[in-house]
Amino acid sequence: MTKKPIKFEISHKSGQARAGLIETPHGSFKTPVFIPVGTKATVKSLTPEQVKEISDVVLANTYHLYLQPGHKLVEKAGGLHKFMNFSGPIITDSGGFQVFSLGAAYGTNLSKFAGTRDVKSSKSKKGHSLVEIDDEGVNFRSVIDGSIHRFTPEISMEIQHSLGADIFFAFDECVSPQASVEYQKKALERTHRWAQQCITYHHSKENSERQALFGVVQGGRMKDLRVESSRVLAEMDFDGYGIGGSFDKEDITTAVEWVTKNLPEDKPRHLLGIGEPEDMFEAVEKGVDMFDCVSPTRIARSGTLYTPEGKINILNSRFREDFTVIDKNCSCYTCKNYSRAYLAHLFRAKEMLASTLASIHNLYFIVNLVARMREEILEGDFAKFKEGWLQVYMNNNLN
RNA sequence: GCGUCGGUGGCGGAGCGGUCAAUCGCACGAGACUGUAAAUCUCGCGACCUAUGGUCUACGCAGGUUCGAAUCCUGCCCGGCGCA
Repeated sequence: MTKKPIKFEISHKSGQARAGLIETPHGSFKTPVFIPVGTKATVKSLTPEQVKEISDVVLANTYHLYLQPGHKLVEKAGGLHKFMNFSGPIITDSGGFQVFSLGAAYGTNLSKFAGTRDVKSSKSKKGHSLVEIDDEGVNFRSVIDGSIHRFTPEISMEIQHSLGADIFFAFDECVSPQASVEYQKKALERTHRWAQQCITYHHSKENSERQALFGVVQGGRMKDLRVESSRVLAEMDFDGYGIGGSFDKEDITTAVEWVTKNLPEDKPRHLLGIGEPEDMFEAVEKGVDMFDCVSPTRIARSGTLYTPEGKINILNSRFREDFTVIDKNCSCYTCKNYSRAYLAHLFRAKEMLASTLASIHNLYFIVNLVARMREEILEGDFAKFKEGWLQVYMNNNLN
């Protein structure tokens, strides 16, 4: 019997919501948890010290690190932890999302959320896919230089072994919300087959004693597919589960529940790429333990900031002479030291510090919101907290 | 004083007889962003209106030529440069 790379303990449940702890070879973190994204081995605009102040964990990306600087180089550097100077737990995504973002979505404004906007091509970007999918794997055209690269489940495993994250994901296909039912079924079957290949490959290596592998549930917005996917993967020997694919913004709750109900209780569930407060409240309630999302850092860089009363765009003219802080109850570094007017100035002047201060605030806000959810599960009233918090956040988008 | 080049929307700068309310930047105003192609992208930006259309006022000022002028002519005002 091989040694388990991670340990997951649930200390308390409230309905389907769980509060727990995950121990990894690089330290532990509490769940539910929000995990900042550092795709290319850096959380954009932040130093590792700034990230550590806010979060115990980060998530990086296999495809992007494979392209640049190359997984072999990272391995030579002593692995991702050493290379990026982050000693806490690191997670890597498999490249499965890039099958979508660089495929069906490339050059368009298509998101994995269905029906939220008209899909159109961006004028300044080419609208054709950089991706070719077949039953055995995916050919990617590099976004950096156009060269062609092949990903298979085994290759994704191999790369992720080189990167050396504590937790990593099976290579899946994130399917477009616009795909036909026939296609979704075909893709799901393929993803399941790939999942088994990932396990087989991973378990044949000694890395399986220090790196945990999560399978990824797909199935889009179709109940039968989601249920099937979660049941099939639940039978496989994964250390935890990712929930991926596309959703309906309005109906994300039900889609998540179709899945969590069929996953093993004793393994962590990670809702991939979700991070808006309203979505996380719903998902935590349905038993999700982990989240990661680019949203807090991406929107921060263009001046959108979270407040308990909804998001604000600091570039709006009304903030030019607003000498109050972003959120008077926030204890992040940014709110402790800088005014809205100063941030507005930094953004208008296109100063780098603008991105840094905004990212610090947004990450702190989101990470601590999920941490607070955990507290409410442990010793409060999660449902009541959720209702009260969302009431203020959703109904008050003007500040 | 003479010569010469030029005066266009908040700024820079196109246009050089009709398709010009005027290319394009910037600035400004607003929006988007959910396993990062992203310090990015989209939209708006003379005024007014019975608004996927219409009316008016506009390209230094005043006249003129022409069916029609930001674009041609004359005078004036203002600026750069050169020569006295």
